[in-house]
Amino acid sequence: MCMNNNNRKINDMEAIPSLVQSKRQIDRYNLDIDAQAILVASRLMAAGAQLGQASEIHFSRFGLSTGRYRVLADLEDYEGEELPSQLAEHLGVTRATVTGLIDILERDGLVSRRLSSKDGRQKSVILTEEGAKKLREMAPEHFAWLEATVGLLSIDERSVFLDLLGRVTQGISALMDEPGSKPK
Amino acid sequence: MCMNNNNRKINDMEAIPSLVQSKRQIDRYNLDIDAQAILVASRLMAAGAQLGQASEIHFSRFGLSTGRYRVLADLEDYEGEELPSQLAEHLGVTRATVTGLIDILERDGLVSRRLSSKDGRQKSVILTEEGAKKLREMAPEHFAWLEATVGLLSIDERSVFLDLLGRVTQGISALMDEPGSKPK
DNA sequence: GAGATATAATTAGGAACCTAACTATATAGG
DNA sequence: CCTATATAGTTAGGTTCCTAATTATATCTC
Repeated sequence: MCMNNNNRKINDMEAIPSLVQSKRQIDRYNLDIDAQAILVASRLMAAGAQLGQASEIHFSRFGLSTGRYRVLADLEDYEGEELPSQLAEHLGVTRATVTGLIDILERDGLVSRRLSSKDGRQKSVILTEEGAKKLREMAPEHFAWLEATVGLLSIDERSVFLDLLGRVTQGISALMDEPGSKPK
Repeated sequence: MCMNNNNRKINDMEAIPSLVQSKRQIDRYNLDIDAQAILVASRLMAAGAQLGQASEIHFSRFGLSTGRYRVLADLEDYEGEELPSQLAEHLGVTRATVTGLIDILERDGLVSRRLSSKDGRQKSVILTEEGAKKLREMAPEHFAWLEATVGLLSIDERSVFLDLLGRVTQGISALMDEPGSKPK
């Protein structure tokens, strides 16, 4: 009756690109391109987007976002204190983004900011006791969830996947450095 | 000298989560979780985000975004005419998002909207000649780019990767349906 | 030591996608 | 027929992350 129209579910079928589709696209323009390569790249993008969305939903159950959780976890990994610029580097986001993440975490009492005594430009970000408690509380459920995402893969398969994934990542990095960049 | 501070590059090293880091996190809470599973999941998320960003940069060279390109490509796959709701389903995004994508594509003359004669609620989206031309023009470079993202993998490895990726996707889908949902 | 340059964090504004609410049309039941 | 409900598309507003400009401090060079 109520229909509870969860748009996400409806898509799951059609949203996955097929090999036929990739082939058709390539054939249309007579390109010398491996259709399977296109398919793999397309599927990886779809998987990445899917996992990203799933992750946001997962963390929202704890009142966090993916980014804000990663800030807390990274702080925990560095004895509860880091500079915003270090966080930006560890998380792979810009400093501007870190500022925003910390604004909310500070508002919620999970971290605090402190001026550096050494360098007047710096401000330390500190994991509060409440922040540490949040991490403790969510750890079992969070890690179980993370493990479950790759739960359909055997141990050996995970190693293989990790290796292949690493090389794809490397390929993308190489692609981003060289080709489209303006020489300036 | 000039330093050309491209933030993206700096991160590439540190942003990748390591096995040690995953292990430390799990050990801290004495959880019975496979550290490698955590690592694989983390890396997949990082790779997905990276590819997503790379994709936006790639398409911006043609004056498009990833989403808007996908609209054009999907239209081409369906004889140049679709309903917004079909596009939403094929692309795996909401109808609201499709409305926004089409607004811009229409403004740029790459698609047009037409009222349906059958159903007064529907509006067809139509690929214009200019839209088709855009696709033709960017095809060689675009598909070469897409192929290059998986260029470091052999043909056989691509098959394996596709299989493993499929099972991860499946795992995530299952995870999103059942566990955190409120019974309502 | 004073001016040019580099760096740390922030602010302002933009892009992509989301959910929820709204408008208009269609369809089903009494 | 005519009210109740479902559906198509849109609008309004929120989230996440980005780039570019701003402010404040540090460092290098002459």
